[in-house]
Amino acid sequence: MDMTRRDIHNSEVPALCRSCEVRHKGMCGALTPDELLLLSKHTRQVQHTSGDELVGEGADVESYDNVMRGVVKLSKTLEDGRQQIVGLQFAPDFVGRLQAGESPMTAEAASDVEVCRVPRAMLERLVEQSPTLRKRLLEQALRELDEAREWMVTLGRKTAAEKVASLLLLIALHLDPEQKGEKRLFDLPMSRLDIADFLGLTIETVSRQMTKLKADGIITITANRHIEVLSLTRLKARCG
Amino acid sequence: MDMTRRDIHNSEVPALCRSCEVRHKGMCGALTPDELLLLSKHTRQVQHTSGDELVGEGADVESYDNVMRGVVKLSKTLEDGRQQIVGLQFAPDFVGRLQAGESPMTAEAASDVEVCRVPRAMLERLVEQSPTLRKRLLEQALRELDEAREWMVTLGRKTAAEKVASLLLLIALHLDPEQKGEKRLFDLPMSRLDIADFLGLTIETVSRQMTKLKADGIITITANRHIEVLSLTRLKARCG
DNA sequence: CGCTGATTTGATGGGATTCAAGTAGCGTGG
DNA sequence: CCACGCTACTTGAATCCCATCAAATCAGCG
Repeated sequence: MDMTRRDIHNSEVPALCRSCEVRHKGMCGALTPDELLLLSKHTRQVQHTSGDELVGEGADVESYDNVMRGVVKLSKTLEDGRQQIVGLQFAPDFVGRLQAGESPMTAEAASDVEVCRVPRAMLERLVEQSPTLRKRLLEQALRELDEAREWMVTLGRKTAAEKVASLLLLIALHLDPEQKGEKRLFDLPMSRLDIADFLGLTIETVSRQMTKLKADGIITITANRHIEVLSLTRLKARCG
Repeated sequence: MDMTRRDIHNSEVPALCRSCEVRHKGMCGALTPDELLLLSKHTRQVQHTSGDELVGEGADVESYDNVMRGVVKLSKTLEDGRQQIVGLQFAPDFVGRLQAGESPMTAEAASDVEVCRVPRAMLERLVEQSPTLRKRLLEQALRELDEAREWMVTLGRKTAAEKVASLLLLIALHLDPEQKGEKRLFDLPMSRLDIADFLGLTIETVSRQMTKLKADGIITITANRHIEVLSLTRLKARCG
């Protein structure tokens, strides 16, 4: 883990990627100062508002993004319109399918999002040059694979109640890892429809299960999106 | 793709890994002759019969396997026993979670299986030394991630009928990529229970859907496991 | 305030599970 | 060779969870 840290010399880290320092997971954290300098000339900080599409399903991959702030959702759609969200990317995740001409899924801003955008050719050159970056990308791919498989269990084997509890737990733990104790306070970065599409449910079922969690005193809900988890332990107990 | 081929010199490929040549996907195909020679001293060809556990969920990772023949299933289990299969590995896939002390899931022989087993330390040293091997492993991780996400759509959004059709199609296309035309003939490498655990269904539902596909003239079933797909087109049309 | 889209709540129906028999395939041993 | 038992699979009936359809309520905003 820590060997990647050698590459980082704070004084030389461009402002663009400053937030990468925080957790050492973004691609910038895997580069040497020289590479970072090179990179900084070709990257653009891009703002997206909720709902913006970063890459379409089947579209040509022209650039890659590093999430700096906000949440990006990855989704796939069947011909008849049924949709499934297949991943959520939080800062400082890397977004984009390497080694593929076209994106196998849609990437869309789930909340307001800030990304560090790199042209495809540029990133691929860097990947060739930097073993540390390749290692970083392999790490993320493996972590995402673990997450995808964990979620397959949720999709295939959990009840609606367990699914909703599992998602709330996932978000509570991802969005603000610093909060301690039994309680968590956060805004859902996604609509009821997004939640339904993530869990393989309908919005009505999601709503009913949320209401049930509220009625049972495990969470409170205000203004639809604002969630307070009153007892992480009891929430975990409902995740199946 | 083809740049990996440079590493292969047929005359020097140890017998152990000969079948790797066929499709250029196994780890052996990513090594130089020197590395292959080194590897061959530390690998063992291991036979497993259907049902054998290669690695348990949560068990320490002591070695990695390269599937040479047969099918390995990856599964995860909830505390109360509900099980979900999260992946199938066909030859010449690599099995084992890199960069993790313990396996996040169970790996089990779904059919009789032959693997090329490498001690953990050995493989990790090779990974450090061989950029081509790292690249190969990144490729597989990305491909598995694509497959996992594709399957999430199936688990979350497809009906039981579509799920069963999707699995039959998956297996038909994986097991024998050489067969051409509209028909496919193969033996299911897994029981009805395995299929149910893969699709997030019960064995009864799987059975009913198979019967329906048979009644509709899309497949024939003999001896439970022996499947003939009569029309790939019509099968695809049922995949949702 | 009144419009609009998002969410909740209610009533109903259907698809998948559950529970329960029944059947087929297969090795064993009489 | 066939009875026997075993396991895997199939089939049937009842139940239940979640989807669907419909309506009400809420939140945000000009």
